Amino acid sequence: MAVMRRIAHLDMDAFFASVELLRYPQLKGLPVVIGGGRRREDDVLGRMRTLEPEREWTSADLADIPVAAFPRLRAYTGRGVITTATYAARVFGVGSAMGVMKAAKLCPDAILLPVDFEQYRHYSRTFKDIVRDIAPIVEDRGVDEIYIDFTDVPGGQREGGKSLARLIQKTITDHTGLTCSIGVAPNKLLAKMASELNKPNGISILYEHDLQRNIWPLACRKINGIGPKADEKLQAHGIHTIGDLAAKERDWLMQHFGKSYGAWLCDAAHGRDERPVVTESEPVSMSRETTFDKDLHVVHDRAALGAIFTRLCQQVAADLQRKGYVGKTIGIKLRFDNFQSVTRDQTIDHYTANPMEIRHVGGLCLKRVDMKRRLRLLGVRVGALVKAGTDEAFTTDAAKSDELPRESPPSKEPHHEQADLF
DNA sequence: TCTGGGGTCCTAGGACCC
DNA sequence: TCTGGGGTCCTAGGACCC
Repeated sequence: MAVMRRIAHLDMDAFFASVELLRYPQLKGLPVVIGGGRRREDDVLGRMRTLEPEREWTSADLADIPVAAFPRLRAYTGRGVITTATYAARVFGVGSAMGVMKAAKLCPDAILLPVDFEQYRHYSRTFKDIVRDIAPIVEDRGVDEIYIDFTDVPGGQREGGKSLARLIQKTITDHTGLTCSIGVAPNKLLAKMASELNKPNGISILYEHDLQRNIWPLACRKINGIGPKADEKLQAHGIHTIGDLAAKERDWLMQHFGKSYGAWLCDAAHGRDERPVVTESEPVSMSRETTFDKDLHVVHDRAALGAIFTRLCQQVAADLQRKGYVGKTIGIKLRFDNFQSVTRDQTIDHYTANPMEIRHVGGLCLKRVDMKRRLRLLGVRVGALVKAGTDEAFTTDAAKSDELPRESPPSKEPHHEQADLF
């Protein structure tokens, strides 16, 4: 029998929330959401020490904490969004990326837990290692998602990939107590959609000939790469399902959505996708950003802003150094109280991971912004990365050519005095 | 009820070079 | 004096994803 290209997409079910349930099994079956801001004071262990000081509460006692002691959505006041919700919480319409305050209206009694990335990264590494032991060609798609190339894995062709998917699913659950959903299809595009068809803890096998029956009835939004903007435009043209999209001429799509995106839309609707499963990639940029507890005024809150800016620069620099990268494009990002964002960046003539240098160049970028409104977010980014210690990392513009390094082009923008405060 | 943080990729215009 | 293309780099913004 001919070897078929079989690609799997694996998605951990309600990942962050499920990891929390391992620590707090008493919350199983209850609506729980992860998210909100920096609310460490809601730490349940701390609360128990106040409530029952006679007992020595340690991290070994997490499962003994009564449900009543957990913070509720109702009590939340700050900013922030929901990162993950348990299926019991999703019943109320609560979902990821939703503002916490909105979620509190929908389900005030849901339990709200702070995000603990340290813990999630640990389980992320664990489940990926398990998969790589079984099927080595794995592409990282974030903390809770991967693509796996089943094509040449022994047994990867059996039942279209179903038995291998079952093995991976069972091994992950046996080792971690977590469940996942897997879709197997001829390519990444269809595998991603397949993994959504049967959640949670499901497996979906898709063949090319299933396209019309299983994919075409789905909403265009289900295609990975069609977001809210593109969907709105499609809807305006009366295109609602993937089948509607497939019925459109390639030329028509290219005319209305651009040469590149239009052609891609056409291919996607017909289930065509040749992208390989990529096992390794280099980072392009690293950044740190923070949304303030309340909007800050550039003049009135300049001390606070300056301190936050310095800290962000130190964090990015530390990230770069820890991971062994240097970059030469340094930029800042601001978000105003009306949610409008601006970015400014500047490319310097050498690579760096130095916090003071990042702060200096970032400061120059900030001077180019007209601070007409209060700020809600400040971010720092370093791009054009190369590995530290390589030959390239030591090159400067002066070394690359015999010419003197060019002066940075004169800014077209006015110089804004307020930003000098940084 | 205002909307996190960390990324990638694309577009488009201008500078600059050949 | 006016008129070329092609290629690369830089910058700003935006769509999209997890």
